[in-house]
Amino acid sequence: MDYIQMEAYLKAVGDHNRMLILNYLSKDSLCICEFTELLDMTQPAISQHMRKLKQAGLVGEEKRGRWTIWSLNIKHPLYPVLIHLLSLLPEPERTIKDLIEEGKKVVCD
Amino acid sequence: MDYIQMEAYLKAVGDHNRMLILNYLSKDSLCICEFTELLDMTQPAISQHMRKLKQAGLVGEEKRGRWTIWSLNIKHPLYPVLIHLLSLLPEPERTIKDLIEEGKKVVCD
DNA sequence: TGAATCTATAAGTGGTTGCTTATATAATGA
DNA sequence: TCATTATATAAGCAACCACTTATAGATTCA
Repeated sequence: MDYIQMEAYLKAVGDHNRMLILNYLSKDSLCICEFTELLDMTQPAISQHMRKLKQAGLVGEEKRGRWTIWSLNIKHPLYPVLIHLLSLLPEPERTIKDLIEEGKKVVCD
Repeated sequence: MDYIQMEAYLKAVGDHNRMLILNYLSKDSLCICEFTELLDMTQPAISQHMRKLKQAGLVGEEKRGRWTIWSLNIKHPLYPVLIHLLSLLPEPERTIKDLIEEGKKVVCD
């Protein structure tokens, strides 16, 4: 890994909203519409964050019906570092559990 | 550590020139004029990078005569993470050893 | 088929970043 | 004292960033 690649990685992780997204993804795979419920952000903003995370190889996507399910790339060479960094951060206010209790968790197929 | 603090940290580290600086500092404390020899960068650019690293708590300074000696803050909570990240990066082309051999290493007092 | 839903992308915008040149401050030493 | 050296800071600038609104593409289902 060279300096430019490391820079790209750290810039992808180094945004508080993307860290929140990664924190959620470390617990479950999620689609954009679920993030709109979790993250007080517009749908395009979330899509753009996902694109940036994907370009850095941190996440992957899988089309499932009309949803795009996003998940952490556990094969990324810095995946262990990411998990460690996320472990230092507090739990997000709004949890995936909240989502389930409100019946807003997407169940595709 | 909250999300904003982590973001500030990752933004401070997430620049290829600052990573180079940190890599050098992980081996030795250095002053600005030594970095101008090591880093194909102007003196103000280096000073500005040091300021940014200092604001994030990654480095500390010590005045010694007309020099300001900069060193890694080994007490930073993410110091072990930093060392690990740096260990993944290649050796800089120009080494501190080169500096010594060229008689450009500063010896203050 | 056509409305509703989910997502991606485009264009525009204000703020930030990393650099430059110019200059100020401070310490050293002839 | 005065030139030299080391450093910090200021102002200016092009590039980039994270967001917004608007819109288009794709899928589902009545």
